Amino acid sequence: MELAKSFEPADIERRWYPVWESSGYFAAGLDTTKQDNFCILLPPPNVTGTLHMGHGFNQAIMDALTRYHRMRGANTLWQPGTDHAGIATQIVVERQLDAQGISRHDLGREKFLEKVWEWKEYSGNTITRQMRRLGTSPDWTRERFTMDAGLSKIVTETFVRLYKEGLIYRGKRLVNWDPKLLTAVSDLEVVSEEEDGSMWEISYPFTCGNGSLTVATTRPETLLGDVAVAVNPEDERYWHLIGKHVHLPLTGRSIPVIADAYVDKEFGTGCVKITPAHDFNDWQVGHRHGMAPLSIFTLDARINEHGPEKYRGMDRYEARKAIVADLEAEGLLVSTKPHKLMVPRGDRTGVVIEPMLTDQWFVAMSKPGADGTSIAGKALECVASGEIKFVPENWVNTYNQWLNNIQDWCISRQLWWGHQIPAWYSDDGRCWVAHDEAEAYEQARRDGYTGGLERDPDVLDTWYSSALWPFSTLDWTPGWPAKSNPALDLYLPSTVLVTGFDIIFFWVARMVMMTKHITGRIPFRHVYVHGLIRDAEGQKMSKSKGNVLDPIDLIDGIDLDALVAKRTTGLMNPKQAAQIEKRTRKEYPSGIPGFGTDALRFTFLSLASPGRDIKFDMQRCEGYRNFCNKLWNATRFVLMNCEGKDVGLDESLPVAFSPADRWIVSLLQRTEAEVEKHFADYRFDLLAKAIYEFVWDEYCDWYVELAKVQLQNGDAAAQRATRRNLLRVLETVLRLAHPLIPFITEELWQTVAPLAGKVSAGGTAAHLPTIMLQQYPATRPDRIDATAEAWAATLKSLVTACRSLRGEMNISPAQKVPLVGAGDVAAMQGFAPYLAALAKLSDVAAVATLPEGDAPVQVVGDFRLMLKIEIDVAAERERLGKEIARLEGEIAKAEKKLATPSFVERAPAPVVAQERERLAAFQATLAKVAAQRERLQA
RNA sequence: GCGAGAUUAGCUCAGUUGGUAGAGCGCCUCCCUUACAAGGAGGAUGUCGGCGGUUCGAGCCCGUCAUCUCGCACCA
Repeated sequence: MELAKSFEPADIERRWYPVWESSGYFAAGLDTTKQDNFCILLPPPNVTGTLHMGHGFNQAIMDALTRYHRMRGANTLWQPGTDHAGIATQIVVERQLDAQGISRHDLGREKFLEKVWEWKEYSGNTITRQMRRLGTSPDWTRERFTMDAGLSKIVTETFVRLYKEGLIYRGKRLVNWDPKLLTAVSDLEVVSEEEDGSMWEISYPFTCGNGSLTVATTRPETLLGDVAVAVNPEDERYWHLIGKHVHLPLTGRSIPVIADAYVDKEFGTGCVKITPAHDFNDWQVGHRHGMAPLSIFTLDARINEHGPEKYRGMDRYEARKAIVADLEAEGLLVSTKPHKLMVPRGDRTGVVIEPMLTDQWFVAMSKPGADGTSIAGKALECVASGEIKFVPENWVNTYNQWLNNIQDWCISRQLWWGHQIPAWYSDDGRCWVAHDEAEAYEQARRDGYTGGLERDPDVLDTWYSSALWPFSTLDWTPGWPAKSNPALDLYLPSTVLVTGFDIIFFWVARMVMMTKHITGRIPFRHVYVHGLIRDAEGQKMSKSKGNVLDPIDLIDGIDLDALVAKRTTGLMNPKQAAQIEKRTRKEYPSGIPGFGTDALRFTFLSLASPGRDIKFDMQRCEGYRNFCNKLWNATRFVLMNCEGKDVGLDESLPVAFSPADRWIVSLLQRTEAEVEKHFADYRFDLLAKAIYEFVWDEYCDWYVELAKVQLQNGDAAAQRATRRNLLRVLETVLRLAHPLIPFITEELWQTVAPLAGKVSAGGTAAHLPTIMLQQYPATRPDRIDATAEAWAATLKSLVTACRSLRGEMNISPAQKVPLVGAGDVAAMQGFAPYLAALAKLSDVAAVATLPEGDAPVQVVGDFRLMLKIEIDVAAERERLGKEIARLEGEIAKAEKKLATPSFVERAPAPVVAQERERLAAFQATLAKVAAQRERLQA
């Protein structure tokens, strides 16, 4: 088979993926006799999602790990699945309905959910389709969805269990409320950012008619819900006022002045208005003083019936304006000053979050369970004990800090899309939590209630089901471990979680808490935390910035107009389109070329240095596409020289391996060892670099060139050995690189492996041979050959020296020149043919001593090389002069070091000895170079 | 305020037991040599953020300052 002249990835990728998938190569290993089990959970992407650079990065890593361990013979499972993503998905569908002028309430819950399921079916597989383009190898037959029947059952089961244990409870609490979505959200779903606002100082007159207090606020509308004014108990200025009452402006109510240590004497006036229903701190203060909170907002953040009639129905910001105006009119507004404040917004809607007093379900995080340890405490312990290890380690701090300050987790959401809470209520407000309605009735009857039950309409936070992912996807059942299955036994805990730091709290910590509490096992052993992919300027990629790159576009390429269209459609703010278009046209004047999946994956892995965000540089991707091309063409060379020829498969024929052959094999062993270490340490950057350098800098740049000489000059045994070695090293490299660049390696391996005598023994499986299931290369220390390595090092120095001479003498690369090599004649004769070929020499004469003459000379160890060409004596003297100066510099440095008594006395002996050797070598070289210059001066 | 990370060639970044500063891209010169011009050969480029300390020796360890980034918590 003839390979194309250059690497064309598109066709290869299209061809191989379906073969792999349909042949069952991705299937989970379920051999219970094996000790070595490797499992990764795919962080389940949202069903509405499309693949972005973060996914690509994350998945390139997971796939490399999975393929590596699969090839190493471990039981391997990469567990895929998707997440229903409650809020996100509901928003998408609601927005679609919105466009048709329909609200979800028009449809009703049941019909609306039908629509969401329809949408899920339609778009749900988008991202898994795109994952296939990345060449990922999860066991698709085990794909799960968080709202599958099985997973939903586990959601209910765990909820009931935690409720019984008293670790899930319902209560009226102040929660973060999104007034647009009309649902509670968790602390993590609120992002606070500094914004410009104002600070208003307002005067509250004393009821006695004498004077007033001044309070400051950034939210004047909340004064309608004030129940007190607080001062610090140690603030002498206000001692006499504690217990007095003030008129609450605009309301006709009066409220007391109370003392509470929460108040900072130094800040503002030292007087704080207390609004327990609308501020988390004030809630605490009100609670301490036994004051009932007064809620003044409706759920959509308008003034409710507790506010004065005038303001009722006004939106919170309208009300603010009106109230400020009225205060001013009444002369109670002391001042208005610009003020920067942190504004909490919902991460999905961008709307300002309102603390709201509502009935919600919570998971008690720090309350001790039956075993005396809280859920959060267990999660801390798993990491503290070393059972779970973070890579890089410093993320432990982040994890601990969060768990140590954790609040109870509000898990109820006032949405329709999600797992409905398994709680049923009686008419009189009693509540039963059960696996199903029948069980709830049973319980209610037992408690003497005879009426009807109504199920809690709320659903669970989408992260609740995500937290169960490590065992729910493995079909855990309540009867476990008595009732089990091989996958669960083998793969809980999984080996490593690969994730970005942005979901350590959302997901990682919660998986640890829930999995440990419910199953008693940890969910995973390692957490590999990687950085975020940013654009070339280090900006976060976002639709609104118009700097988003689609991994698929880097694979397939995209023309400029299509790219512009992609970036400018569906913008939240269409005004940005022009700006984005301009920027895009400037940045990618000719669109994006397609680099292919392998190049993209190699790029991601090369950029995966620990603890760093990644500025994605497309030129880097281009460089790795070139690398793929290099590998492709090296294979082409090998095939051209081996196909149809004696490649040494017949073991009875003699083979004569050269030092060059032994050297590359030796180096291969070192590379294999390095790769193994880097996989173990999750150093994908160094791993990719090791493979890149072996393939390009050693195999291609040197070994292939040396092999050409052997194929040209060697006898039959040498040629046979060379071909065999070319093939076997290449075949090994393909396996070595396969986890990183699966497509090209599979394609090439198909042709190389049979020639290398490595076709998998037919009949072991019903399927075709595939590189995917070959054994991963393991280092063989007995093949490390120091002699061959030293030989190669000398040869390289000699070649480089000749090339330098040529370069400095401005000899055209096309021109062949004769060389005289002086030193060990036998050794030089051995090097000669290689030297001639690699340094473009017409002739290499090996002699004991250099002849006299005005020719440029290079000194390499004990060898001296002279190019026999006409030279400009002055220029050559100058060149030698520069070399002498460099050597003298090195000698001076080394001598100074060795003349320092403290160094000689206190540095370790080998270091001192090494320094002496360096000095001697420099001096020897200097002597020879200086002698050469002398000669020229004569 | 608490915490983490970053600062090395023009750009993006490696440099993990302290012992002669590296790669890719870009740049300069030459070459279409029968694997590869997506290539080959050669070349230029660094007070390793500043200052101080430990050490025979510091890009690496310690202290401090500066700048930048990101978490967490926030005062009405």
